[in-house]
Amino acid sequence: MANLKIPEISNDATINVALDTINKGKQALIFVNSKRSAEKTAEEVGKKVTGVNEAWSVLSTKVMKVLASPTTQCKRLCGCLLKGVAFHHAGLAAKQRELIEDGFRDGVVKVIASTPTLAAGLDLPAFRAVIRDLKRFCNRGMAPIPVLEYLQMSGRAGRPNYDTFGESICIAKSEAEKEAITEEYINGDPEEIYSKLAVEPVLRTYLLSLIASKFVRSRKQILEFFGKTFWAYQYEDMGKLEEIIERMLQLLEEWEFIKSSKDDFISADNLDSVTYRATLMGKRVAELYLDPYTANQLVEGIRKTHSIKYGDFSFFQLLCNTLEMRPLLNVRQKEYDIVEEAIMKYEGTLLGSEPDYFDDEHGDYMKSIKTSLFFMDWVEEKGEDALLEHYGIRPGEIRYKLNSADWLFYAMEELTRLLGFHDLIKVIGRLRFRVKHGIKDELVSLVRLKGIGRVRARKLFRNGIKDVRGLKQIDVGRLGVILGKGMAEKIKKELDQDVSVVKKGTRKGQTSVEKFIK
DNA sequence: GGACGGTGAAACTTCAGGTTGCCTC
DNA sequence: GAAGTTTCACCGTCC
Repeated sequence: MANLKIPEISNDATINVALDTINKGKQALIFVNSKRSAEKTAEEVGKKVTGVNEAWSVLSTKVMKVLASPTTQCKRLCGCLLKGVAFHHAGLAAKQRELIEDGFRDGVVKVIASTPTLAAGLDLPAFRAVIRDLKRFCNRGMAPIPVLEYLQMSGRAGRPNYDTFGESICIAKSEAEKEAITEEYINGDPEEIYSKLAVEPVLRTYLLSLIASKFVRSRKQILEFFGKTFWAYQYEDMGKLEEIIERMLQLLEEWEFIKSSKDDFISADNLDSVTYRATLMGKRVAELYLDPYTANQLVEGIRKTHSIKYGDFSFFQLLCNTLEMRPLLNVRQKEYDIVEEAIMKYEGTLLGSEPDYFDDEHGDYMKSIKTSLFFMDWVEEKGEDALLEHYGIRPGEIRYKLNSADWLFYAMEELTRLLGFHDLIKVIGRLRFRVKHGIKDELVSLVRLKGIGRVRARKLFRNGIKDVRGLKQIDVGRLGVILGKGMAEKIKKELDQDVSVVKKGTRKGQTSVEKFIK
């Protein structure tokens, strides 16, 4: 531990350290525990930075152009960048994150205030790593972060090629806190690493894939296999472990993902020789890397379509009920009415569970409804700025949600196929396509064409061109007025050729899609 | 005297991260 | 549990 003399420019120690680093001509990473704090801290540091720099405004302009219509978050970030400061968290669009990281590596960005996004994985060293928060919110209030995580963050200090040393600084508010931090973190031992198999979703996914790949067949082999894992080594109690595996096997069988030979003539004392094999459905679930629990929820939802009147919302709510879609969007106090209203509106049309008001799960249910409403607005072509405003969901988070939804929709399509619900495959496929592109149903046929995304499709639609036939009928000159000459010619050529074309890229910043036109 | 703006205390709200599949609608 | 935001009461100033 070193004694640092930091000039007290403001009454906030974190900001003082950041400013001191800039004045030394060096760079700092500041780690905080929430997105909001990251944004606020970056803004506060920026306010105290004097002077201008051409490179700062160039980067700021670049960042502003990433999204088609900049959100309030973009504007805030760009304001910070004009002072050579940035914030960084999972809510940023991927391209913006990349620009900031590159800007930091190039030395343009002097200070980044970040959530733990920057702590792991990314090689982004700084002269100083300032760890402001050593506590983070969890279900039971604020909890100290693991020592391992502290080490990750402080490990960012010191750039091998530029500095001979680095400084990792924790911020304490009192002498007592300073002592506690020293003991817990600076001199503390990192936690033991625990096997991920101990988590049930991982265990059941793994168990099914072992059976599906025929790596293990009998109960005995299964137990032997798990007996040799790191999980068993840590758990020590093999009896308890067997119990857990047995319960999992029962569930997998109940969900019809595996079939056992128990029905054949096997005596109770010879239970170990019971063999298991995956059903066709089980095999596909394993191939999809889907948690069997989720797969079963999807299967039940798909079956339910036979007995209820369903709509787009029903499918979104089914997805939002899965573990994969978590964390769901939080329902704020002022949003209770809106969510309750939606519950009333869609009552009886849902494919996922509909718990009672007094049920423990009602809170999660409300969240699933809010998240489904977000998806509804997305396919109603609401912009990212509007979504941030209405749902508090940032562009980066939208991407993760869409990515998960796309994957789950794909899984749902596959399960629907296996269940033989042929009419439903098209319905799900079409909705999946709309989610990918963020478009209303009416734009689907236009967006299938190469070079036409949601913006151009909407332009065409407004001009009365609603499908491929409309595009074929319109002359190239008029089409040029709407889309530009070059684009019009390209589209006309494409339509005449009537060949398979591969298209990549969708709604700005989205994952790539491929389409086939016949 | 009323409109307006600034200030600070109290009340209220919200809280990190990011892989998996595949070629079709 | 605590940071950050919003709300509201209070006060001073100006017209």
